[in-house]
Amino acid sequence: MTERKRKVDLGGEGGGVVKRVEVEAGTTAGGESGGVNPLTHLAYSERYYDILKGRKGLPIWQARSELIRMLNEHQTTVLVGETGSGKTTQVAQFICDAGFCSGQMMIGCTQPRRVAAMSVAKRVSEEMDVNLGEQVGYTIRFEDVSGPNTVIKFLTDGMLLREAMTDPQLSRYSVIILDEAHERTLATDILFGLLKEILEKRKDLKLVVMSATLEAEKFQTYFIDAPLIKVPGRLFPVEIFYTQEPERDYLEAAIRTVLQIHQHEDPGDVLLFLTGEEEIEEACRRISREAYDMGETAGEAMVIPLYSSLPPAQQQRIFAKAPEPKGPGGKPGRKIIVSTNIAETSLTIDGIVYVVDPGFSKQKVYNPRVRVESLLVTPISRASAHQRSGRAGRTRPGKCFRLYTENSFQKDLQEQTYPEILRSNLGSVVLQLKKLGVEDLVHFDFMDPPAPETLMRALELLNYLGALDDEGELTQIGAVMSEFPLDPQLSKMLVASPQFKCSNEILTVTAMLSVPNCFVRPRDKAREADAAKEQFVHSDGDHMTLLNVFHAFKQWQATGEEKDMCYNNWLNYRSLKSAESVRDQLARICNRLNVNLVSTDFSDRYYYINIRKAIVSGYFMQVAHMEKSGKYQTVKDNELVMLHPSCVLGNKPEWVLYHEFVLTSRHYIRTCIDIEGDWLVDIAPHYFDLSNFPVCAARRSLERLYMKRSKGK
DNA sequence: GAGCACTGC
Repeated sequence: MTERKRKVDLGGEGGGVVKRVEVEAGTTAGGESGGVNPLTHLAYSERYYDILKGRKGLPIWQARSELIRMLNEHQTTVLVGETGSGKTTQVAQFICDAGFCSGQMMIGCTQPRRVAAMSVAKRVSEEMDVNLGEQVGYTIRFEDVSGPNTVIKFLTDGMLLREAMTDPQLSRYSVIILDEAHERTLATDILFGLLKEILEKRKDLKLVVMSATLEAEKFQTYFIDAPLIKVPGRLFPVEIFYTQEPERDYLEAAIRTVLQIHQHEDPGDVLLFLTGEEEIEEACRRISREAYDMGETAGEAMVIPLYSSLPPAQQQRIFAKAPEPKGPGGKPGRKIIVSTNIAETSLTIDGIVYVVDPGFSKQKVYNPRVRVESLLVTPISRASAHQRSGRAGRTRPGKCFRLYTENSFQKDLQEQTYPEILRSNLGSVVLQLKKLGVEDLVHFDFMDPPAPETLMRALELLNYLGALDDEGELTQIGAVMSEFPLDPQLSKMLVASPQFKCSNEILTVTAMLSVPNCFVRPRDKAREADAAKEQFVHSDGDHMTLLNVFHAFKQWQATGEEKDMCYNNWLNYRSLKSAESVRDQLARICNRLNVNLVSTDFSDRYYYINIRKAIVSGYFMQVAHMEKSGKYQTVKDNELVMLHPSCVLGNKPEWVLYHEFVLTSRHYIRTCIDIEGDWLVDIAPHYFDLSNFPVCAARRSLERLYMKRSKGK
């Protein structure tokens, strides 16, 4: 192997010295046997005692009494526990046992992901010997499995934020636990600032911030000297190897390293981290082929791609057993999983012994100047590298091959990944904060304050949409918009749609725009997929095409053949199912807020015109104009763009409205409709006011339009 | 004439 050996004990790397906490006698939950469950008033089952034995062996168990003492003495406590410490399942139970959920008060524990909220709730209900959905429950979008007797509730961080909009003091909670705080999701970051304000007003509220990394010290400072409890994780040691020289081509190096492991290392599964689908499929093809060419000199390689857009059944393959030896006395086979970051945070795979880490991932970046979010292949952080290597030590000692130099690891990599709030368009965040009663955004206590320009862009957008007035105060329509789990442009178009007599249709379009692309188009079956899409194409543009697809889906549903029909027509069934749930949820919110659901008669010649105008009411800031050269230029920003090849508009209209600006090999506008200049002037006169408009062909076209109008008068 | 890291409401 080309790698220089360097042994680093993972437990020591970045983890610091672990503080051992003494066990206090007599604090075990429920006693040894024959106890009565205070939550159900029933005798504990045998299973309860079985599980309890295991719980007592978790590292976090040792910190039990210390945690409760800290909670009694301080409003906020920070707890660091690495993988395997047991914090996610145990901490809420400890706090409940200590009597923090008396009366109608609950403990809320947030998770960044739905699956985690569901599975942890299920586990904890078993550990506490209660029924899921009664004393222990969970709440995620589309699903509330909790009730009047619930004392511990697991919920996504986004869900708690939504709850805060109707209950600004979070008055039903006695304790809030923010788990996985090191991930710094947008929602967690907003909750930090919000909770800091709530804690001032509610001295009875307790907060526990749980993190897997030592960034915890930053949390301590932020929450003004909150005490810190450290709990060791339970990982086997992982040997770390670095390359001696930087690798010029990380994909090549990664494939080579995996093949060398396969040929020379002891049995054990391999996990390779790459950045995206295309790269992963390419690597899988090459690894399979070359491993096969090794013949008898190596065992069988079972190469499995893993990324989020794979259907769940294919994702399940990662849990398959490694192949048996090819023959008697042959080398055992191994699983080689080639994955995106999904295996770093969301999915854990047991049995991984070797991790190959080229050191890159795709990250979202936001450019406030052009108001565009895009994905860039970026070097990962040291925290991320640490997390990746840890994936090798879950079931036995492992090895991690980092395809960069140790010097680069120390000097080039950032300590932490930039939190999402610094990399995002903040339109909906600002709208939510306003609804949550945060008056002064500039002085809101962000743990990491976003760039002023990013906040300005968000305020400007919301002002143009009419959600904020010129003083930055939430308007009536802004308050309604904030109730929808949507981007401000989408919620504006939805809220405005009854005026255009098409809210039923806009509801569908909004749902379709909120879910992953429903068109399936494998590269080797592109022609067939394109032909299938043709049946749904509407000449007014992509939004109407999406409307047609959804209508077809509903018709297929009536005869129960929707799954097959999706497959036959190259449509993503999961996408359409989820558009359906989103639509139902949005319809419920519309009903609650008296947004009337109406339609124009289908035979009316204004049926589609009304829909397109409603879209303009939310997206008038995303319009491009055709120049003399035949190219499109975005309005006001004057960026030269091309219609994305997937766009159904063939006639090259003078004005197009786009849903997305994508920065890839070229500047594309994607998901477009044909619109008229007149509508822009009618629907958004404040934005198309020429006193504040750069010189360009679009301006000249608007000038002619205004001229014609004044003559007409 | 082409993508689509990952989540979440």
